[in-house]
Amino acid sequence: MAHEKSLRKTHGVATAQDVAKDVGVSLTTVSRCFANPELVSKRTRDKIFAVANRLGYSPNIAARVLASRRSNLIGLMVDDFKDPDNLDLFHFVSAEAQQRNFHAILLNTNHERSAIGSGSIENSLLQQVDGLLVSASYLSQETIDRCAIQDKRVVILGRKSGDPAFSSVYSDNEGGAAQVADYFHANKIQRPAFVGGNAQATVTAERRAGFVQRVEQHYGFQPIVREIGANDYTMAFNMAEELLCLPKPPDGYFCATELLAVGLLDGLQEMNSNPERGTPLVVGFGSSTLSRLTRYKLTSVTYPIEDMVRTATSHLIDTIGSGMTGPKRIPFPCVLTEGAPID
Amino acid sequence: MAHEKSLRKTHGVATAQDVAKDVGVSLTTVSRCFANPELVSKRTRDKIFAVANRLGYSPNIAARVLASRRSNLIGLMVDDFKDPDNLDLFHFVSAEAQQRNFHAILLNTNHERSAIGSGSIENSLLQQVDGLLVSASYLSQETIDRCAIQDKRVVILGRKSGDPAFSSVYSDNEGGAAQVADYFHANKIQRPAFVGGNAQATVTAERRAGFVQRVEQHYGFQPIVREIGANDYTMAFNMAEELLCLPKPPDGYFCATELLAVGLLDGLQEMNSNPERGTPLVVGFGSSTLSRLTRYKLTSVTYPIEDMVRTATSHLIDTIGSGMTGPKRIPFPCVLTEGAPID
DNA sequence: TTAAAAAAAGCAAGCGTTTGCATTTTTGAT
DNA sequence: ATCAAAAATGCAAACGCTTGCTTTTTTTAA
Repeated sequence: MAHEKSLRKTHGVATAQDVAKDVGVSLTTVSRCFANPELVSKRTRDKIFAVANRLGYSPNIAARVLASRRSNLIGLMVDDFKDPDNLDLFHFVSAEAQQRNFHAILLNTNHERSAIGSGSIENSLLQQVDGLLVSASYLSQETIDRCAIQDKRVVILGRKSGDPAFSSVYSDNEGGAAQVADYFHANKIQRPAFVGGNAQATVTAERRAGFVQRVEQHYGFQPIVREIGANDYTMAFNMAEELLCLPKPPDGYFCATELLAVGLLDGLQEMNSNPERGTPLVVGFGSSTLSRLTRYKLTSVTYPIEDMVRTATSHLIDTIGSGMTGPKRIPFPCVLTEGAPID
Repeated sequence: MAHEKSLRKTHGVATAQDVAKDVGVSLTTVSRCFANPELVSKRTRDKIFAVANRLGYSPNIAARVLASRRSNLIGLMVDDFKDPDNLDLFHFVSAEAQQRNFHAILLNTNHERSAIGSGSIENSLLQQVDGLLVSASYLSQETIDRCAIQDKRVVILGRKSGDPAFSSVYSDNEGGAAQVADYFHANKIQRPAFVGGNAQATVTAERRAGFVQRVEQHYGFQPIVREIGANDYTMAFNMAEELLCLPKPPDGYFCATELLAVGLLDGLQEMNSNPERGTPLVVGFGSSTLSRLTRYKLTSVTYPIEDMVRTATSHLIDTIGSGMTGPKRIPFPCVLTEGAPID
């Protein structure tokens, strides 16, 4: 029948078409009104927004993504959901992304569940993303490569990019660690020790290296080095016992993360039956919110994590928009902060 | 020219069409092979997967969503990104969702940035989601309603649903809190106190109510009640001083969350110059991973958070798939756990 | 064998946008 | 008033998949 056309969808959400018809403009104009408002005259724009509002219209993302080939989605790859540091990370990424009209999603690297053919949801999601922020610290180069395969923008966060094609934003771990050695030396520490998590992680390696080298320089010998395998409170806690039972226990501990520092501190305190020897110095590394959850005014090497994350995110989004402005390496300095007050 | 058709896209990702052509089947079959494998014969299926694999094909989500009107996305609404509890939450939701081939995204409720017409990205995202898990504990009923507007499935997590149309999964806060009063009474506590965060939050209210009522029952008087406004470590820490300076300071504290308990404990410890009086009892409420980051073996009312979250997620996804099986209320019991050992 | 039922595969019409290009309207300068 | 340039709008072809329905193939039962 001729009038079939006038049948309106009774259910479902309003589409741009609905708005267009109601206002009396073309679908195109409505579309532009939301995607490139500056291309439509103020008069029409106002009318369109008014109607859109009344009809409860808002653009269908799927359709938009399909048509424009841009998802305005960036993925944050981390290797452990549960690491408290990653919470901050995700939060800052989200915040910055939101300001640039992007949205961030979390991608876990652990799941090597490629069994199900190439159909895994992770895989598809990866394909949808406009760019990738890779923060996994002990991620194989191979994995990183795989990310860039679809000529997707990627920015490495937290370690110098190995591949010259990728930008990276990272902190000066060696430098920061060296400062700790200086600090120990200045404070008359006799037997410095290093406690790290996963020895494979580049951050651990860098922090160890920077520390060990500077210690040798100051002391002429190597510090005690322990790597407990993971960034884990309990393991650090237990490490305290082992170290205290050494014939000559250390009197200065440099922990590769704040979580380790807190764990170790708690462990030391638990053990310490003769407090008259004075508490050993414990120094951490990081800027997690963790410090806000404990009573220790931890001395710690810090770096401007929020700045770094926002810079990385921002840079990523920039390179997505424009035609790749050549990869950059953006280092951030570390500073040793004594007993940072809570909050 | 007649042979134009054979021109292949030189750039970009392989599409289902490409795979179909290569294998020699129809586009439809390829599509089904990924969406409903059971509908295609094993022979063809294998061939298709092989080719898909070789070509690096994986379905374009945007297209799929557009065509099927299902995003396989669920949103988790929380009111504070940074709350450590919400980290767990998101993690469990993600895990469960992933098992059901869904993906979870985080939606923040704080941002009342509707200024920008109806075009905000949050708004659009909300529209894309197949269902919503609402965990914001002090969320207005109005906001919740707005969520359900597009006949979207929603499950309330953490408090009894006010609206009979929504399912909810929650813990028995009153009951748990009452157990604390029992515990205090059994342990000869003389002056019980309650320390809560945001008084508006339903969880706070319920825990307070359950505790106060049972205390009255046992003691014949009301406990001291303090609400510090937010679930914040530092504020709890400081509250310790205020309470200790009372003419008759409490000797048993029930804190509405674990974070508060830890903060208060630290604060008490900091203050406590005459330890011979014995340490007061501090009891928390919750099951966050927080307890794994501190040395306290906190006595605390716990509930099976992982179970709860997975149940909620699962239930949500179920109701998305099928035609709504009538809203349910799924309560979980709380139990008081004495000095839970660290992990 | 053969017919009916079940399984597998294909057709084609969407899904709701974006966007290059063409067309119309407005503006501004003569 | 006149015309070119700029601004605003419209047209229609994608974008890559899903799905109701139809057609073909295979299986099952008689």
